[in-house]
Amino acid sequence: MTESTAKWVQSGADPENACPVAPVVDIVFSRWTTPILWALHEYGRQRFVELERRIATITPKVLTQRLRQLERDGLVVRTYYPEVPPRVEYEISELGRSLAPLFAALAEWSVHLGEVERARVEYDSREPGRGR
Amino acid sequence: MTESTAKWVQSGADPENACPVAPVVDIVFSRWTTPILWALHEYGRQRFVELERRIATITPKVLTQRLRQLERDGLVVRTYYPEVPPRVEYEISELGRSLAPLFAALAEWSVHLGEVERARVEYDSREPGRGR
DNA sequence: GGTAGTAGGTACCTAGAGGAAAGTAATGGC
DNA sequence: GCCATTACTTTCCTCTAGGTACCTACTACC
Repeated sequence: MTESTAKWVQSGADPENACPVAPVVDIVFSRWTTPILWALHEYGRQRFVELERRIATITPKVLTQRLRQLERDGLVVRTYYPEVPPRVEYEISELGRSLAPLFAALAEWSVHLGEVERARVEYDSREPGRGR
Repeated sequence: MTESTAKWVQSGADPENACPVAPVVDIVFSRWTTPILWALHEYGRQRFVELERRIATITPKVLTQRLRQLERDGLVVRTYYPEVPPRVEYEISELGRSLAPLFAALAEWSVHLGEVERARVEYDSREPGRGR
């Protein structure tokens, strides 16, 4: 995935669909990245355990994986303090902050969630006996 | 996923993170939905095989699954013509079209893909021997 | 000596998403 | 009679993301 994403970035033509937003989705909306970025955006610079507690259902293994990925992509900055009990702090990078309008657009669209819910209810009610 | 999403929509408080954009991500950016919506947005109303050929690497089974999901969520409209060889046409619904600014924001952000690539190269080069 | 606390790493395992391939109904064309 | 076409469905299989549980180093504190 990392490899193929790199290819898309370079060639601009991915094999799957020629959909220009796919690489962005790959980077920003892979699993767990949204809550992590949101937590860092909302509550600022914080330590590993704080993130762990805030997200609650994430396991330390996966949190580490996602943070490494976000750090590699330049969206998050990790600072290590080699103290007595080790301390690490994470914060959003400037590149990460450039995602703000994107997240704002997402938040705005959430006004349509009610319509989605209504569509689902209606779909489920007329379900048995459609054209096939 | 469907069930828990419904809960979030109703309660407004998901167990995972209290991140308000999570339900939207769940609906709009689950796997394959981006290329499908993009294809329908770019090339308009089209048939199953057209979508299949356009996306190329998707299997019919998965394409059917995703289209059903998008139809249920009210983002796509399916029209069935009970003809001799059956014909089905898909198009974006009005609700689906309301995603346009969101996709525009995504496309805009893709100008930062170069920075991501640079961050990755740098991370991979300084890799061995960081603070841990 | 035992325990707590931080920030993970590691080994093992499972569930579920997704892929491959074949089947299906209905009919027109050769 | 046989093949092609459409829009799937079904069965089987694989693969990997993610979960569980335990381990690590280092020191302070009791």
